[in-house]
Amino acid sequence: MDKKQRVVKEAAERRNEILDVAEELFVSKGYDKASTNDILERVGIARGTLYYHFSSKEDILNAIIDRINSSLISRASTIAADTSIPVIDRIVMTIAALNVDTDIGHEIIDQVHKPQNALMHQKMLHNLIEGIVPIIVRIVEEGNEQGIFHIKYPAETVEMLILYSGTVFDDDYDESEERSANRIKAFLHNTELLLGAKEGSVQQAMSKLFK
Amino acid sequence: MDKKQRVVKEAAERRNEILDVAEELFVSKGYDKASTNDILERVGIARGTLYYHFSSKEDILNAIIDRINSSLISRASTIAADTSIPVIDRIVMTIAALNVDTDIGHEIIDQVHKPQNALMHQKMLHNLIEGIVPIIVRIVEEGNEQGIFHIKYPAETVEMLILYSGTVFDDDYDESEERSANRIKAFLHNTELLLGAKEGSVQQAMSKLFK
DNA sequence: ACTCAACCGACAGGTTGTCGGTTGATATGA
DNA sequence: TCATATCAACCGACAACCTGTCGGTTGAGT
Repeated sequence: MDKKQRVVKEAAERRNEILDVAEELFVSKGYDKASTNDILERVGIARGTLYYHFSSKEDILNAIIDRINSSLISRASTIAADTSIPVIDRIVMTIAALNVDTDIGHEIIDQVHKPQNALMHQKMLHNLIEGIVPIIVRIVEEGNEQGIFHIKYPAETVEMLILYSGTVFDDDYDESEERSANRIKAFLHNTELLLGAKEGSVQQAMSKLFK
Repeated sequence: MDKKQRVVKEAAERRNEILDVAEELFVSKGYDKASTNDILERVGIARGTLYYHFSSKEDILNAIIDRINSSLISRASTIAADTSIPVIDRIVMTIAALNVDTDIGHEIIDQVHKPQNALMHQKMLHNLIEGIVPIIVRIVEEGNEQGIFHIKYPAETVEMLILYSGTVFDDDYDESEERSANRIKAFLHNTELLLGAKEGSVQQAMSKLFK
């Protein structure tokens, strides 16, 4: 009765089905613990079909990451391109677009930061940084020209800020509310220092957005 | 002929033998690819023996990381405690003790930064940061009192610096000589900004040490 | 001659990736 | 309009690993 009945679909559609399920599983159980068997059972396909569409389990992981990142980056680009927004606000908004809960983003990012998902985490971060740094650098340079910022090494500094923001907001290890709030205050303060921005200017943009 | 002949050793000695071999293998092949079979063959023991001394493969990984980190941290502590060294020099030296090639350190750290070793990498970094940040913070606060630094959030800032230094010196992904040199210059410059130190003071200490 | 820490290896139950074979949607031609 | 050929998509058995368990063995010290 529960015999397999063959259902044929277009490759692109099947691929996405697989990615949807795999994403769900990788996130909830962790990349290592989620087996390819779990995936193909949930999708309702046979082993051979999975490996017809993907060459390996890691290949699936990479495809998922690409999917998430290109979505995040396109969102960020849109904001970054809107020159009607003041520079500082635009930077805050662009970065916020990466971290604040999006359609899928939030849950994933929470889970991804578990130690069990180290590989996934690292790949995402690396991949994301590569895409996002140039976008922010362009805004920062705009700020330099406007005399709002005074920054000597834009690319490296932005890299540092993004990297830190991406790693530090992993609340995988529990910490007190107070400590966490302190971290954010410190981060904003240090951002101002590094960008050579007026004291309080970043904080202001931040509180303006999340009031 | 190649029958197993039983050799009995003290537990501590066996444990270290296993850790030595496992470290070698994890580093050269990556944690995932190195199998427990590889380890026990190389050590010359049976499966049961391995699991007599360690409860799981990950348990072995954790033991290795503890071993490396406590060695690194004790080295760093020694330097940090020597108040005869000027504050800035002492900070540079302390951090250098973590990154510069040590007995084992260098090779390992090179390899650990490969994507295949994401879990190991993350565990080391996390563990290391936890140990090293308080040590450096104490020196930084000393600098604050001496009026050399002017820093508002010592703990958070040091965390940021260490985290960045630990990540940025992963030369896993290839980059030009020039880009890499630039990164270091930028890092030193930003360190001065964050610490509120006199411009050039950190660069000076750095070049004094590695001339 | 007893005890028990250290050791052994077979085994259960999992994993990923491969491969020869099958099926059905679509194109072709009579 | 109906037969048939083609090939992308699919299937599931299987090989070759993997980790962790467990009942039994051994030998060094008392």
